[in-house]
Amino acid sequence: MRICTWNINSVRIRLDQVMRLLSEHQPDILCLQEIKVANELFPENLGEELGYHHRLIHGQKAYHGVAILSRLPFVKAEPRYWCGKEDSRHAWASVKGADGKAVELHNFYVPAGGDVPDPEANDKFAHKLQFLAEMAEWFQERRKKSNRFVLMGDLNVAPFENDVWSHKQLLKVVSHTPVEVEALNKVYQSHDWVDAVRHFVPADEKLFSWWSYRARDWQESNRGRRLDHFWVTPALKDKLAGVEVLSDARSWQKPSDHAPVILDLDL
DNA sequence: ATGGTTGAGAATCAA
Repeated sequence: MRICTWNINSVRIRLDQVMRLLSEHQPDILCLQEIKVANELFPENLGEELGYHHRLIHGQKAYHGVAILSRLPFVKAEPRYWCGKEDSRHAWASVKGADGKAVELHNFYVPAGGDVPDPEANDKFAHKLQFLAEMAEWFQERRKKSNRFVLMGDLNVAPFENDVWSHKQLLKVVSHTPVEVEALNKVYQSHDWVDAVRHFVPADEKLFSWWSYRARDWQESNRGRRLDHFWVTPALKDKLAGVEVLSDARSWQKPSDHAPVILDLDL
């Protein structure tokens, strides 16, 4: 089973990129974040001719929005809201593996959190911390239902030193502050998650999935961060078959600022 | 410390 997560930063202006990704990499399931479109305006036939007949669109006008496109039928699928807001930041679907057992795929777009890393001074940062706290709580309950989960998406936190271009220079920059990393760790502990990407890429190796639009040359400056993640529950750990950050996509025409990430499972 | 760019959708807001 091949799964891909990608913060597309508007699906409508990047239809070609989505098609290119689907045809070149053939994921069974594509989870998108920041589609920035209301459900009724989501491109109707996106991926249909390539076999992606199953979809869950959880859109929103102008902001946020997540979607799941799949070649595999859904056993169940559900959009969810968090923190009492009507932000579309989470959708999940379960699909059957080759072993006939279901896997629950959770697609998240965690709030970015604004510029000031202080929940007292910045409501967006407070919301981010609350969102992560709710995620941890929710998965504590959810784990009672199944032990085969994949959690993926733009979690907007780069937890490890080598998940950012400069640990020292980013300690006070939203996405890499200790308080966010701590909040993310609480989620990580909520279902004994395994970081599927770091399972394959050693902790001392720098790895990024996002590069700002503001650099003159993103590759040359390479001031990236690893904001996009794949986690799996322990029952899937021995099914992990490989990961890849498709950083080439950051150089495509009119790129998203995030690269797609691919996970292969022996399922 | 600052400014740099992109997208939605119509003036900013968010990232």
